[in-house]
Amino acid sequence: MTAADRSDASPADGVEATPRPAAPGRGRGSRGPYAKSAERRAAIVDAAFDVFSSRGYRGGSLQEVADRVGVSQTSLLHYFPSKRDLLRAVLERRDAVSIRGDGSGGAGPGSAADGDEDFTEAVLRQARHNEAVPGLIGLYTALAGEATTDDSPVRDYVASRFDDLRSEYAAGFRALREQGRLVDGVDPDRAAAALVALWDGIQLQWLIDPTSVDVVAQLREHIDRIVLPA
Amino acid sequence: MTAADRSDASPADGVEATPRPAAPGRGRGSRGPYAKSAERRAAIVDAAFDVFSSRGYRGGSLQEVADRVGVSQTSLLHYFPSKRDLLRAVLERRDAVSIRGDGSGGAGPGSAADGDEDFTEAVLRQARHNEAVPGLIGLYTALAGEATTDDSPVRDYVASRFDDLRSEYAAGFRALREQGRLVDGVDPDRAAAALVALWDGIQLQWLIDPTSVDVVAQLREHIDRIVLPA
DNA sequence: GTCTATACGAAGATAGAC
DNA sequence: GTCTATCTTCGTATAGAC
Repeated sequence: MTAADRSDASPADGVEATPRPAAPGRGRGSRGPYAKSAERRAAIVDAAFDVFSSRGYRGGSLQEVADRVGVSQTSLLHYFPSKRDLLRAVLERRDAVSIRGDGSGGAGPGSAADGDEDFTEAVLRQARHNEAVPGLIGLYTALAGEATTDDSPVRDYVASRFDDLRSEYAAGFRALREQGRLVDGVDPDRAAAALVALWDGIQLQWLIDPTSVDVVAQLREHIDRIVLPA
Repeated sequence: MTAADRSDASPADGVEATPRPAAPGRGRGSRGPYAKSAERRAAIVDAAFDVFSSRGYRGGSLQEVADRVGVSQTSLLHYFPSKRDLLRAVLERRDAVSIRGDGSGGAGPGSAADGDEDFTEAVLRQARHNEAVPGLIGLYTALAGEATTDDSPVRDYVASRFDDLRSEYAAGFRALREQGRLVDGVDPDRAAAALVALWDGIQLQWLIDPTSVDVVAQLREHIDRIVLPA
């Protein structure tokens, strides 16, 4: 019975678990058990996001997630067979929106260069937006810290996220260089790594003590030193 | 039974567990029983440093520390009544040498400005030295990551360490400004926070993947953009 | 000072009743 | 699908013998 449940429970532990149009018995409401199941899955992922954000992956417990949702810990494991699966779902859910932030909108700075928004402005807009979602920043920061420890289950994720970010920003800087807007001697790849580093570092200080630093101002100052005005 | 399994762990890790009565007042340095106790304390702190560096504070266990020293976990608690006490000892031991690194030598960059070493060179020398002691960087990075989580026992420590670092570097930048060597428009306090952030961030990327970034080159490039040559 | 033995709790995960 | 009960492992910490 469990096996039968599993087979149709979650297609892939992806984001939307609502590929089921099926509405058993009931009419047009499409409020079947499947929809309810999807809702619960989403609620669990949301709660897990909060818990991992504030406690880290290691420090966050399934029990706390379960308590927030209002189910038992074992019920939670019915939807996500293991803690790692749950983290994966949280990460996929967030990354589906944007790489760096939760992205209030569309393209990141990398693709912005050939769009209609300035690279600098795209970065600053994202940074400004991030201040409104400290939970997300907390999640990434906590995971990054844990990733440095031996045998960390999040190491690979953090490593590839760094790769992605560096690539994205490097592309942005390269585009700027083609427009002749990159200060002489600035290497796009190194500039990208530096931007990621400064951003992470200043957000770390900000998380510890929000009054100690100004994330947006720091980023603007840094970028203004290597990017020429349009 | 489980405890018995633990006890057969080889004390091969540097320190002999053989409880021999030390010759009191004998030997080259008056090594008495007190000295032995002090030695063991030191060995424990060293082992704890390794464990916390590679596993983080939360992830590191007293058992693992005890195994490395070659004593039982309870014996370890005889020297340090709690895990926090042990961490405190590790931190004090390291901070006694230097704030940022393990300081191969004397003054940090802050006091270097009025010394005979260039601020920039002092920073780069420290960064260069840090590459040789990844454990230390790992410790600070892991603790910083944990500090962002709720109720973290290391939060206060990390917060004050950030304060200290920012103050130290701000002093260095102010001294440079008095020498007319600070680029116009650069605020010493903000520059200090940025330096700490970039440094931490780039070291984080380096810890995750040492081939991905060049810590020293990044720092040099950054500082060269805000500090004029002597 | 060092050990064995153990208390005490929390963690993730499993089995099986309903 | 959800629960209770349980397993197993691991964590810090304590008691008391030697």
